Parts: sequence; C-alpha cells; structure tokens
Amino acid sequence: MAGPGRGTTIADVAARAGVAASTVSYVLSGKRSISPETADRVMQAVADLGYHPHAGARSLASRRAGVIAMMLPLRDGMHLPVLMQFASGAVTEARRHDQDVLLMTADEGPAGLARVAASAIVDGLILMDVEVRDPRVETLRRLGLPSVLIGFPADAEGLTCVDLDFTAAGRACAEYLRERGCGDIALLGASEAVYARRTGFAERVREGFLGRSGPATVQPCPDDPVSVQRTVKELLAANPDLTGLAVHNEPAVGHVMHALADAGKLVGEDFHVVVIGPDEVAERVHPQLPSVLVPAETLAETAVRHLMRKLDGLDVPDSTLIEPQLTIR
Amino acid sequence: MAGPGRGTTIADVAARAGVAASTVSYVLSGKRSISPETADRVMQAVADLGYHPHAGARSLASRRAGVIAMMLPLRDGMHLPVLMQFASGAVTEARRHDQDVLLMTADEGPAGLARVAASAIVDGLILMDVEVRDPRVETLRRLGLPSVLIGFPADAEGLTCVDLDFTAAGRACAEYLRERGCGDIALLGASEAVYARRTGFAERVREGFLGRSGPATVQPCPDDPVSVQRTVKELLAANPDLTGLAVHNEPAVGHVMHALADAGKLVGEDFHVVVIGPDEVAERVHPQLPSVLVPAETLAETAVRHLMRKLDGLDVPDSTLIEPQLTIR
DNA sequence: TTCCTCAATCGAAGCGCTTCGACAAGCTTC
DNA sequence: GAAGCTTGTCGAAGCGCTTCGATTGAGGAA
Repeated sequence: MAGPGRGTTIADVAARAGVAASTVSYVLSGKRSISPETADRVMQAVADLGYHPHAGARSLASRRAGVIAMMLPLRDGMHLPVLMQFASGAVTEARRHDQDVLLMTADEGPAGLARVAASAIVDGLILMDVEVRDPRVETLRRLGLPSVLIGFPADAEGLTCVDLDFTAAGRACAEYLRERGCGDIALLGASEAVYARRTGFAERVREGFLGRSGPATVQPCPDDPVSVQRTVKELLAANPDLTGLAVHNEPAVGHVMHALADAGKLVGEDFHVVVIGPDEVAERVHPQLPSVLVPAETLAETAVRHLMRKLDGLDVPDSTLIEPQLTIR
Repeated sequence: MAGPGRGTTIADVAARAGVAASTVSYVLSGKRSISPETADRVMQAVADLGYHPHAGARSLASRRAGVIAMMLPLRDGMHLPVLMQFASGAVTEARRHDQDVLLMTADEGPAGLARVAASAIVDGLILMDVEVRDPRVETLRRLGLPSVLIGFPADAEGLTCVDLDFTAAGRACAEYLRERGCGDIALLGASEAVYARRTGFAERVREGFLGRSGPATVQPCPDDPVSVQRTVKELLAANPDLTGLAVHNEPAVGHVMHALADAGKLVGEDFHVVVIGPDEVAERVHPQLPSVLVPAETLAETAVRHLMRKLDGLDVPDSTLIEPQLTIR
C-alpha cells in the first residue's frame, strides 16, 4: 500500500538533507540563490524519497495550480481525429512547461468557465473551436482568466486568438490547381449549415480560393454520398471546362472520387483534386491526393506556448495565424 | 479584472450567512446535520457570491482532489476518433460525479503515474489501451492508486479491467455472415504487427470468429491500398466459395470494397461484408456496411463509474466485458 | 425541578507548501 | 577596522479548507 514517495512531505526532504523546509522550496523553485552543495544534498534527498510536492498545498500557497484547462467542442461536425491530435499536442507541450491539462467539454458552457476560475483549479484556459458568436467569450472576458482561443470570435478585442490561416489555405489550393494547368476550378465546401454557423472559417477559405485569379466556383455541399454525387455532377455540367477541384469537406472526399470516376475523369491526369483536411483522408483514397492539413499539433503547441507566456506576465500577439502547408503525394 | 466570485472564500460566505465557516463547509458537504433555515441562508450566500471552494485548499484539507486522471495512448494505430469519443465520454461521466479529468499521455509512462500519485493531484486513474505486457501495470500495483484499466494485461490480478467483449464481437460477425447464407467466410484482420503487440484484443476477435461453425479463414493484413488489394485477391483465389468477409481493420475498409468491386463481387447481394470498427468507417463506403462498433462512450462511462465506486470504498467487479452491438444498415 | 440526550453550531487545529523578513557570516570599501 | 553589502539559510506566518472536539440550548425522562 505505502509505496515510496507515498505521503512524503517537504519536511521529510528537509530533514534528510539537513536543511529547513524553506530551503528545499527555494532549491526546487530557484527563487533564491542556494549554495551548490546544499542544492545537491537537497536534490539527492528529493530523488531518494521520490518526492513530488503536494499539488493542492502548492496551489494554495503559491496561487498557481500548475494546471491549464482545455475546453473541447463536443458538437458534431468537428473532425474527431483532429481534436485528438490537438489534445495530445497540447498535453505534450504543457508537460514541457511542467503543467498538467484538465479536460473540459464545451457543454459546461460559461458556467464551467466560472467554476474553474473561482475554484482556482486551473491557471489558464484554452478554448477550442471558438465560434463567431460564442457565449463563452463574454464570460471569459469578465472573469479575466488568462486564455487563448482557437478560432476567431466576432469581437476578439483584448483576446489572444490562434488559428490556421484559412485564407492562405484556400489560396494555396487555387494556386496548386492553377499550376497544374487547370483553367476552371471549383471549391466543394461543407454543408450550408457549417457556413451559417461559423462564417469565419469556411468563408475565409472561400475568399482565399476565389482570390484574384481566373474563373472559380464555390459550391457548398452536404456530406452524404447521394448529395455529393449529385453536387459533383451538377458542378461538372455547369462548368464543362472544369479540371480542378478543391474539397473542403472531409467525409465527402471518398464520394467525390467516385463521382469523378463515374464522370470519366482521371484524377491526377486530366483532372486535379486537392483536399483541405487531415492527412488520413487524403491518403486513404485512390489515387492519394495532395492536401492542406489543419496542423493540429502546431496549433496546440502555439496555443499552449502563448498561454504560458501570458501566465508568466509576458505579452503575446493578439492574433496568430498559422501558415498552411500543402503536401503533395 | 475582479469579477464576481474572484477571491471569494468560505469566510465571506460564512459572514454573509451569519454562521461559522465550518457550518458552511458542513452545509456544502452534508457531513453533519444542519437546520434547514441555516442551510437555506448558506446556500443563498453561496449563490449570491458565486462561491466555489478553492480546489487546492480543499484537496489539502480533505485529501481528496476531486480530479481523476486519464492516460491516453499516443501510439499510432490507435483509432483517434474512438479515443476522442472515449475522452469526452469520460469527462461527461466524471462531471456527473463532480469530478474533473486530467489528461495524460502514455509517453509519460510509469514515471508519470508516480508523479501524479505522489503529488496527490488526482484521486484515481483510468488507463486506456492497456497492453498484454504493460510496464505501467506493475507501477500501478505498487502505487496502490485507485484505477481502472481499459483492456486486459496478462496478469490482471487485483486490478479492475473493462473492455469490449471482442470474442463476442468476432462471434457476432461470423453469425451475421452465416445468417446471410455465407458458407465460407473470412476475417480480414489488422497487420501482423498489431497481432504481435497486443494479442489480447486481436486474438479474441479471431477466436470468436472461428468459433465452432463451419469453414472460416483468418487473414492478417496491412492497411495500405496495395497490400489490401493483393490480400483480398489472394483470399478470393484461395477460397473460391468465399461469400462473406469480416473486416477488423478500419483504414482498410475502403480499399477492401474496391478490391471486391474489381473482383466482380456485388456487396450486399452475392457477397457480404461486416466491419468491426467505428460507425463512420462503415457509413462512409458504398454500400454502407453493417458493423460492430467499439462502444467508446459506454466503455468510458463504465470505467469512470467503476473508479468512482472504488474511490468511495465500494467494490466493483475485477473484470467487466461490454457486450458488442451489431448495427445493420 | 434536575439530569441527560441529542441536534445544531462554533472555534481551533492542522493539511503541506511558499514566501517574507531576519540574521549570521564573509566580503568590500573608505 | 568600523560600516555597509552580499550571500545563504532559517523560522514563522498564512494560503482556504475540512474536521474534530467542545459548547449551547431545547426537549424528554426521572
């Protein structure tokens, strides 16, 4: 039952090293200078005893919990693998800063934010998948809890936001297709519902895609097989010269490929397709497609790093856009 | 900066309600009887002030953190969406018990377990994706930290384990195919590497599939398009009467369907396919396939519930197998 | 009435840590 | 060689909570 380190306190370490408890604390935190000999003795005692400071006691005394919260969206339509990559990326980065990560779900809403803020269980907060009109944003501002948002709400005044540069992603897709010699290109987007909900994201892709170069169409599309089939057919009918397609709708990718095959298009030869979405989606169709991925890990690392800086009282840019990367396969 | 509830302590609540701090504590915890009038006054004060107990102070005084840890595997080959469903299911269930969830990654290994145990940052632990020979298991046993494992290590003595009943899943697939009149059936499994690593899981499916009924083949298979294509071809060549296939290899499902189409098989008519894997995989091919899913949410809820019981000193079964559900589409 | 019981409440003692002020030595500096 | 700095260390206070007696007053038994 009582393993090593079980119930070991700073007093035990102090006794073993022959110093005062406060000295141990200073060795561990580095907040006052301690002679190398003493420090060594303390570190040795820490190692011998397998000592780890009691998190609650530390948080009570220092007013720093050493924990950040991450609030995940639970809503459908979020791509789960990306979320997971994000979460694990955030944990990994947080651990580098000696922080732990508390997982919350968006369905706790503003009340959840108030709870963690008041209970001081976390020092800061990362809010994922922020919508243009997000009810949590106002609460966040009121609480004054250090935070970083993934995504941009309508009013980002005074907030720290990080996101993929979706405009650049749209532009990259258009450029890729143009370079392949496609004269007429189209963007097959997500369902109308997505556009309606979070204009920020889908619209920025559209803007980037349309850009300033040549004829281009943008077509929202539901993700069920039948709708995709129909939408692609209509798109081809309406644009006879269409030779390039960007797909910003993960679940639809497979169906798009079928529809193109049915229409007699040879993808990779007389027709080009590029995906905005996670690698797996682009890899698991035949032929494999080039894609612009949502760099979940980078996004997570950036968010955590920014939050750490804020907690340390350093300043960070209000708005950070991560450059998209187009992978050719 | 200082919003409501910011810095509010139990003393503030006590003052407002005209009682002692200890009384507030007893009202909140229900550990001693308090007159209804007093309780009402206290609750009112709590509401007025937006009071939430300081988590660190509470954990220090009560030796209960109100947080459980969840250790996620980061290894490739784990299906990310399932992990995510699991994580969010666990958080949701934990919140029902007024607990928070700390996210850890498996790469912290045994040392991570020792850390969270010694720092008392969590009260208990859920370990996902436990392997047959898992180095964390021994540490866990030594630490005596209340825990629930997802999966079964070789030596589960004294541990609480929860998992999908994979044997039953294999059996269900075989039965489904038999019922469709398939005489000769096969199981297309994961790559050899998976079998090698975690015998428990893949082998149990195989056993269930082979069962006692009629001719059946089990064929491990890598998940790249080319290998899948070849494996399916060989399988068909070696078993000319094959009319039923179970696929226990998520990324391969799409390729399997192509290979069968190439071989002239009409899935759903003269040939039947069933998937062991998440819904999306089975839904996003044409035709949609029946599937046995890993019930991530149920698994997570069960794990959390078991852990809560252990924390309350109640006992729980050492081993819990969740019944698989075959969904027909 | 007196004594006892029991329910309701209070006060104080920690939980294990950080941090502040104090205090010895060992240095400079004039 | 006294006055002033540093440097390294200690002791004590206190963070906000829970919990363990102790205390009070009301009601019942004698």
